[in-house]
Amino acid sequence: MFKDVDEQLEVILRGTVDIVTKEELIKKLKRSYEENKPLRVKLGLDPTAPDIHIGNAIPIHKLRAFQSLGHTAILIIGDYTATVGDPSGVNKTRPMITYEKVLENAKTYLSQAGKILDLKKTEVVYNSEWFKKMTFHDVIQLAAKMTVARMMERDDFTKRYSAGIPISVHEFIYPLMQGYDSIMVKSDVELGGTDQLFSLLVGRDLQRDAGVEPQVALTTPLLEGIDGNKKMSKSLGNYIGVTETPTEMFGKAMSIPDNLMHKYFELATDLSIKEINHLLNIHIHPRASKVSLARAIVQRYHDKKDAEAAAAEFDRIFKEHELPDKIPDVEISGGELTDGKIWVVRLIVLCGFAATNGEARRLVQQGGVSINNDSVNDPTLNIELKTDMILKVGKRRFARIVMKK
RNA sequence: GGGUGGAUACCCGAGUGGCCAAAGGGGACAGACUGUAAAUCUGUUGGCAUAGCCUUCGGAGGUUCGAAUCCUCCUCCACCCA
Repeated sequence: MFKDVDEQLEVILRGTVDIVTKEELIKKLKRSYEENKPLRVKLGLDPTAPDIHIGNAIPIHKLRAFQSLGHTAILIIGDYTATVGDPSGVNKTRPMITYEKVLENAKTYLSQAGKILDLKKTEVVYNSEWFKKMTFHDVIQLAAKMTVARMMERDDFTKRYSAGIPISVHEFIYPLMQGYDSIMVKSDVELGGTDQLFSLLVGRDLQRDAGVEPQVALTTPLLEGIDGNKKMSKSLGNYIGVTETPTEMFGKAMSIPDNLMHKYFELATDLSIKEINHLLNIHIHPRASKVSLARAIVQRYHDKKDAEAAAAEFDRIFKEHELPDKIPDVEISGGELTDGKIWVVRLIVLCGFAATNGEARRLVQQGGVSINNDSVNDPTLNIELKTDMILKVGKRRFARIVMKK
């Protein structure tokens, strides 16, 4: 039923960073193979935001790989941990979010994770299931298993502490909660980003303490955001969401810096190493490589046809400077007009392309505005407004005007 | 409980009576260029139908012709000692 251990290892180890420990992993795989018993592979997701992006999708894809190999995927929806806020990889306390908000996010999370995993074969559990029942006494017992010194070994905390950035006590509880999850679901392997390593190791300690065999900790790289600088995250706005439209995905993928192409290829597409090396060949023009990359990303979450269409549209807008397929309509009410005319600056604001008149005025002065392909440079201009006029601001913002009585 | 240092625009951060709508950096936006929403370079970045006026430097008062800057009280934060 299972492939042999070496074959499995090849799939499992692709794109991983830490394996604690490789020997244990091999041992577990061997046993699973011999006894024909799937490994229990755990991934915890905290629904702190409504969207999954291609960065936090990386471990989900890894979980999917285990699933495809015949192992049991366990997806923990961290509805309780989410309200605490994971301190990993952040330099300040995460704002606490309400339980209602978490449950709302959890719904969209699950459907988005379903784009990657086979949910029918996935054990989905909410960690409120056990945390809700714990008493304060239980919490103290759990907290007693960790020392402050060990907690402070973490780089995240050390940095914050020495920089004088506050660390709340509840943040110390977080890794313990995550570790406790591992006991509850009896995991053999736990996945996570490299920033999760500490928490994954705490899980091992707690399991050992509870008298069960510790899980293997397996981490995947963190993906930089499309700005090429910081970790991809919702709050920094540098992400590609897995539910975004093909056009958006494609455009965002095209905006990553060249030097990140390799990493994106490896972590955000389904292409084989061989194909990737071929596409990044030095004789291939970097733009062509990036187009292939953008296509492959779109294809992973949509389909091939969507990817082609997105690529074609991108060329049309940015190479041929033509209009996109779909231009959003903006209704302008007749009351905005004086003698059938409207002040350009006002129009830009009404279309939502600038927050204030001053900003709109600047856009005009900088030559970023055109109407029906004629550029507008005079910020005092009044224009005669007609339905179907196309307003273009910057390189990629378009609106079709629709008059409303 | 005692002490010290803080709070400045989207973020970081300089500014200690007038030259302050407030340096510098980041981000964002626009333009040029082209290989693209890469890179690089340039510009813009409180509001106002803009040579002027209005509102902003944690909050409320006060001193002064004039306050981000000085004083009082308040709120919040960090650090040190216990």
